[in-house]
Amino acid sequence: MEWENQEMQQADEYLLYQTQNLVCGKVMTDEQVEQLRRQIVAYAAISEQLAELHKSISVHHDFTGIRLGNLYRDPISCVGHKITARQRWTPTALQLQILENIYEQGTGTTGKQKIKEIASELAQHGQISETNAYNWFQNRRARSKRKLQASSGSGNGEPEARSEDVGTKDQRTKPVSSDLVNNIANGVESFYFQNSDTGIDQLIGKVESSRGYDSYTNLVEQYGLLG
Amino acid sequence: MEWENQEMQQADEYLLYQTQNLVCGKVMTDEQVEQLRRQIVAYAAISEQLAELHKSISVHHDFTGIRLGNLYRDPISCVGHKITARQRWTPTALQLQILENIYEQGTGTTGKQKIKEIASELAQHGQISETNAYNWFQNRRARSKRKLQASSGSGNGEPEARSEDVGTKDQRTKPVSSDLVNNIANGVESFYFQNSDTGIDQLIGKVESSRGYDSYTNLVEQYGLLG
DNA sequence: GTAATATGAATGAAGG
DNA sequence: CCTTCATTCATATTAC
Repeated sequence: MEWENQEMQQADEYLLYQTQNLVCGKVMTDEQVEQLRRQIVAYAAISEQLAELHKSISVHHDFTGIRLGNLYRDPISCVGHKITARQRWTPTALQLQILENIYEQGTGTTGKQKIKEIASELAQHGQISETNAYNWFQNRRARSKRKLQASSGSGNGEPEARSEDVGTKDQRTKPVSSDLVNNIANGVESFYFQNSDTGIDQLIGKVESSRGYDSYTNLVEQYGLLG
Repeated sequence: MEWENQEMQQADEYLLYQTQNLVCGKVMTDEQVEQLRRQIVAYAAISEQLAELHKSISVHHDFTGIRLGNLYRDPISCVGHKITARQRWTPTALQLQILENIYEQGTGTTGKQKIKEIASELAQHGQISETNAYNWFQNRRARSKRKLQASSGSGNGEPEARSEDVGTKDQRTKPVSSDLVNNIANGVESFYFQNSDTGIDQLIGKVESSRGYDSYTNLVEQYGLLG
């Protein structure tokens, strides 16, 4: 009901879109916005959870004098200590990110040589074999395709929640302590640098043109997140 | 700085409105883009650093058997995975009966065509998609098989572990009851879920210079310095 | 409430 | 490439 004058606002939005697009605005597709949104929220969540975890653990340890930046350069993975309990390979977060990026660029990832390259690149971020990479792309393609098929197939095909469950449990906005995340975000602004030429596209990962590396892109690249 | 529920819901509606009605894309000012950039980079860096920090810490702790793999998994990259999780299909009683019947007859329930038929038949008795049917048979087969294995493996009525633990070798993780770490992964997920409807505007507008540093934020500052 | 279980779905891998 | 399996994840439900 807040948006009963929907159409007006829509028009406004459109005007805004046009204006800003022409002048100074960046236009993002809804998909891009969605992706960005998810990314931010996810990082926020991870940050918060890890922070909490660390906080609780650090009570029992003295980290005085430990340099956090370079002590543990090992890529994030469950490999390397006894956490390892799985036989099946699972991509680390970094690896996954890279894989997704490569996949999105859609280049011929099927080539054997290409796989080799990718695998060796990914090996820097954790345990991986060429077969793993190969399988990943294979599955990714197949499942992406299947999902597409399924969604286009029928109008009623979309699985929905049980009719009984709908609308009964709506209180999913549980109070999450966002203060910590806020502080984190604020405290780290020194991570940020000021090259405004870097487009938003780079953040989303659809970069085609690689420009000069500034600190920011270096950072992004270093963490293998989006570039 | 706390997000009020009301605000969040409001943001939800707004985002919904935008997503559904704004066809042409979302416009962001340069400033907003800028801020987004900061936030993503900051979160990315923090997430990574914290993850590594935690990993190193966990060496000194005995987390035996706790699988942390998913903790480090970027929810973003789990495309189509968790996002749809909250609308899980459940067969109606009638559907279930039919499914069981078909399964018992044991005939080629596997064919893709067969699945299609079954699904369309079941659709007369309630919501269902082909994928649902497919999964059902998949799970039914697997679990039936596993149960069979378990019962044949040991002649005694030994109390078994969780049904899913049966039949695997030892490197498995035992269900650890109450550990902080145990819930981290879930926590991340649910955070992500519960907040995935939060509007991006809120995220953008969230960065303000509130320096309410808690003890932990010192860490963050260290990161900042290292950057 | 907490722990155990049931179960839909995701996913790495194998077979064709 | 496709299908299928084995395992794992996440959550709803149930039992205590």
